[in-house]
Amino acid sequence: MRKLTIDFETRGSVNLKTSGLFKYAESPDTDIICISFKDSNALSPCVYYTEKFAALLPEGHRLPLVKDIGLLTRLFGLVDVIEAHNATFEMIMWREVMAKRRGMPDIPFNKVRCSAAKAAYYALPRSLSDVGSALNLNVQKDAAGYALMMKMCKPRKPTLADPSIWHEYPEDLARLGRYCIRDVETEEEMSGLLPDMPERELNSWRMDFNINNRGLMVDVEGIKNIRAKVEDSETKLILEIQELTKGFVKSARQIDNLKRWLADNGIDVDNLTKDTVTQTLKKDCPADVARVLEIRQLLGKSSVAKFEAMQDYTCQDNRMHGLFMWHGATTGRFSGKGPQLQNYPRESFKDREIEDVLAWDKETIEIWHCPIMQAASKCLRGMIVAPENKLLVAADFEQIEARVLAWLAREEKVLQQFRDKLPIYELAAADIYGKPYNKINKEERQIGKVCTLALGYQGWISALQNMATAYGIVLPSEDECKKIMTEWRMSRPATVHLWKDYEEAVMKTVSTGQPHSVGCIKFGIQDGFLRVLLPSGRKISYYQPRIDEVVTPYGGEKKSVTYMTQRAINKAGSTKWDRVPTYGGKLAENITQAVAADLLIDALKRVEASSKFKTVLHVHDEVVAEVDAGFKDLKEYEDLVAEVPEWAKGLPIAASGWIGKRYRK
DNA sequence: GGCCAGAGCGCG
DNA sequence: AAAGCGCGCTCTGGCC
Repeated sequence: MRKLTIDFETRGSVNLKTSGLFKYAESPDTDIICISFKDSNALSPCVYYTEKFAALLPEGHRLPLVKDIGLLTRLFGLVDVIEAHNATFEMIMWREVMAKRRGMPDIPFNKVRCSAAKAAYYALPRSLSDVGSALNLNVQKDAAGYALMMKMCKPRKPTLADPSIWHEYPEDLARLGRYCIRDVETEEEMSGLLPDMPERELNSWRMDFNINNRGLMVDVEGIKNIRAKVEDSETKLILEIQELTKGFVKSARQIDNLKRWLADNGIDVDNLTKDTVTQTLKKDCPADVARVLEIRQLLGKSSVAKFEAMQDYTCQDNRMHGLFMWHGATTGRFSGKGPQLQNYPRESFKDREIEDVLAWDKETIEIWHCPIMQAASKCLRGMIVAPENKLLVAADFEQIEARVLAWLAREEKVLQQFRDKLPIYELAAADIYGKPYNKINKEERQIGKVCTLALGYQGWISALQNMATAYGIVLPSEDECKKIMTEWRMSRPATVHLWKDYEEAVMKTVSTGQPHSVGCIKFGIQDGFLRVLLPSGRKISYYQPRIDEVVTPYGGEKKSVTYMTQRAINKAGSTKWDRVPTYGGKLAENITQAVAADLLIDALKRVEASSKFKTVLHVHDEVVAEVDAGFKDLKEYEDLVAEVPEWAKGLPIAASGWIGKRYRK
């Protein structure tokens, strides 16, 4: 198999991070500086500079230069595979800069492979430098070259001495070419160490590319309209907080100052989370303190920033592109980019109410709906719209994780409840309180719901408490919680058993190197990974598994399987390549999430394959598509999404949705 | 001004 | 005996 590995160095004034690849690529001042490539039939890599930059190169530079872009385009035709790290970047940059502007032929999509997607598929870090060190590569990423690239890829501040906008000194251009070549070598070596991705996964990656490429229509005018109404209130609220605190607190997000001011006014709090603020406001606090906390609630919302993020991401076609990343999580779930469609506030207005907010002035909105900051938050989903002559159609899987877990565990009683379409939260409460489910009151149902959400993966009392807090539910005493949890576990013996079975099977697999099965799940060791064969045929991976003595959360010591992973070390996205332990409940969670991701991917593929619907958005258990205006058969779409795949026989799936002009929950 | 970490937001 | 987990983004403040 002949393979071409490619890597581009580019520059442009659009912020790639906040505006995304598609907006970066379509910007007129974005350009490709150079392209390095390595043909597997050739001994060494080459670099090609686009016209302008080739002319700037110093005399007598020592790069293996290629003067004719025709050579590269001929190679596109000759090779079997064209690989890049984050190949979407190379694909889109080539299309915008080389194909559209320079009339070059497109890169043949069916030959393209992404080595970053491959690394992610094997649960390794996605970034080239991180995966390089994780795999101990011979050729590693060039840190000084990276720093230079970061300087050259964006506009510099012009000075009197040097008024140029771009950093493009001849020596640095030559140095950038060497960096680019080094990257291609690293990529080739890294990719060579990992087996090819199976065809099914390759197709999932291609589908992700197509959905990202299609994008999602934004109500650009609507966002401007709402931002104008919000900005005024935002400024006033900030001024008010400054006045109330006599200038000590300058914004609602100055946590330390805010805590100190509250303490000076007789209110001590550990933190200023939404829940703490709500609880504190329920207590008896002075009027000015209460007002400051109210303002914190209103300004603490993340929605305003999201409007801006949407504007930043919207391209000339009024659509946001590149919002999803296939296999963003080690379980195979997608993750989100830019405005992060995966975490829009659930509370959302429907089409009619959005039209009110857009048409009315602030005062009228506050009379008929709610405070403007809150109203804006409820409009966030609705700023995603169908284009003219189209509608959005959506379907959500109902309680997908609870169903998958019951299916994996063969918890027949629960499976039957799902098949009979019975109220499962009432039934969980019935098990806990030992009475018929039609005698369950509202509070008891809430407990049933929290148990269903919190306890399936070996969660203990703290899991129950955290989940209850998240849903604003007041729990009984700790002793009572323990009783509830015990009753829940006793009513689900197969689930409790599943945790133990997974843990034992993984311990045996890792210690002997021999495969072990639990139900429809197989564990095995392959290429230095612990691999979990899912019923769909997909595998998830854990790198360098071994058995270690680890300290449990309650201080005990225990032999556990540990593995290497990119571990989150804070909430800002910093990660560390680190060894972490796993246990039965966590394995049950990972596998459940992975199976649910497979169900979503299969549903996405069916929707993509249909002639009527085109997927534009998906969120773990939800598929939203564009359809011609006039479409009325919601059930047809729900059935398409809820179809049970061949590999998931007996798994009770249900999906329900809506049709509308604007996105909503 | 860029980088990093902590606190906080939100979702499934 | 006892373990929820999986993501990404913003703002602030300290450091270089």
